[in-house]
Amino acid sequence: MRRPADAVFRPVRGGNAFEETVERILQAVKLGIYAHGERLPAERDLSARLGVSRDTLREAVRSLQREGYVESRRGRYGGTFVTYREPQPGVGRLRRAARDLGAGLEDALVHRMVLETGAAEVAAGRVLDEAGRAHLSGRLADLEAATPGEYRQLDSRFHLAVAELTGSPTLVAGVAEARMRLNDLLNAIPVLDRNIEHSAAQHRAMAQAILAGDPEGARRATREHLEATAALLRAFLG
Amino acid sequence: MRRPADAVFRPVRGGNAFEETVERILQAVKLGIYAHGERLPAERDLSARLGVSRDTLREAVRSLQREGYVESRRGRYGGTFVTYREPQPGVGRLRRAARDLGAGLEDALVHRMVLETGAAEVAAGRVLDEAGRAHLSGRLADLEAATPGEYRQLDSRFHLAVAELTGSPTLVAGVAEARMRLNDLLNAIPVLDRNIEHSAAQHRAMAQAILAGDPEGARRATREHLEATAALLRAFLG
DNA sequence: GCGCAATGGACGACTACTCGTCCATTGGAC
DNA sequence: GTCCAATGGACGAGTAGTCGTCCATTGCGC
Repeated sequence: MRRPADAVFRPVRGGNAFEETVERILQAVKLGIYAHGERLPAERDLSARLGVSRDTLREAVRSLQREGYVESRRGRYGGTFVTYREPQPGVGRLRRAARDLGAGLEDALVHRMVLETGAAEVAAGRVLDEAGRAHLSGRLADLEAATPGEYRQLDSRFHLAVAELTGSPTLVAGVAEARMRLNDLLNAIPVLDRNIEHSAAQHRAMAQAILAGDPEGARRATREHLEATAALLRAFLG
Repeated sequence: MRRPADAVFRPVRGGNAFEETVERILQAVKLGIYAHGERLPAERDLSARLGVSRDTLREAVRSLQREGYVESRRGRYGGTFVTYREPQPGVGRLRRAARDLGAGLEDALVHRMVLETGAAEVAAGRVLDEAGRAHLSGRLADLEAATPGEYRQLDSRFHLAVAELTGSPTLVAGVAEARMRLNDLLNAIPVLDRNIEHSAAQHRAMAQAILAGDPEGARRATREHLEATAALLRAFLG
């Protein structure tokens, strides 16, 4: 009999503790949750949050240092600081990223579509407090003022802000996960002015529908936005 | 600044390898992926799929044996067999399950709603092969013929079948995860004839829309079905 | 200028997990 | 009746990860 067993009996761990820790910090850095120059949480704090020993966390940080993502300074008011900058787009990079994903590309696109349209709909259906509304508007404003070099990260921040408004930690984690899987691909696409203007209009439509409490509209705007991005991606890959 | 960092810096591991392994097998058993009397994959096979050593897997199986979920027999054509049966509903069980979930209840309900409505919509938008169509129809037929004692498991199987039709392993895993979080709660609700008839009509509507290639209809039918279940749950909790 | 508190850096003892290997049991095939 | 292949069962050596503890560095407050 056909069974969903493959999905349930998938590997319990995505790698060893060290690798998973690297992956998580990379997620926070690449998605722009911590911007260039900002300080990550202290080792003792971060290792506790990630549920990993400080040794393992430090090994992960050292690895990220070697690869130029962060740098650490000792002493009070020291810490680990983000040095990563978004890479320049390039077709070679795009093909490599697509090859790495392989058959997982469709999976990732579908996963993102389901989570983000669902999150937008849920967010629009909730009564939002002033802080939440300001947060969403703020991320939208950041995005509209973005330079090309920081565009992708602020785009991620905006989409994450939508997920945050659902109040569901699981959804936020899922959206972050889905975006991360596509991140290398998206970073490889040239950021053209025409596309940015197009995206900007879609982002405004999303925010407007969410703030107006229009779930159907929020879902539609989000779907259109993600479909446009996916089409752009396919065009560059085709 | 407000950050989605809590979602990204959540614990890397849900527990030790042993606990996670127990959890996964429990998921397969409680969701009815392996029914009463069926044989689980052999230890060598299962440990490889779960990415865990055979020792750890065996420790997990032994633990499940002690709690009466499975039993093992040696020799060729031996193996580990499911002995679990769905528990009887009960209000005490319900309250305990709700307390265990705590603030995670809303999160779990939202997560399930987003994933399952999204999965139904995606499934309806795909061209399904004959095997897929037969699979969905088969799970629906199983459910219509179910006795009260096996109802919840066959219900889970039907919902998982919908997710499988999306072709996205990530979605299947997510749906299984979301259902598992609510499973103890759902099992504690008495299965009344009226509710079953109501659910049956909704399940038929879902399957029909998916097989007819009607994404909007599939989404709507799924949302109505899940909202009804959630309302029932809240009624018993209130 | 001194001290303090918060940070990154390092290490040894301990524990959980893995890996390879072998044993014990069983029922069907011949 | 014998053999065999597939299964669960067990164990010792090796490795990855944790925990507690201490050290080194740094800049602000007094």
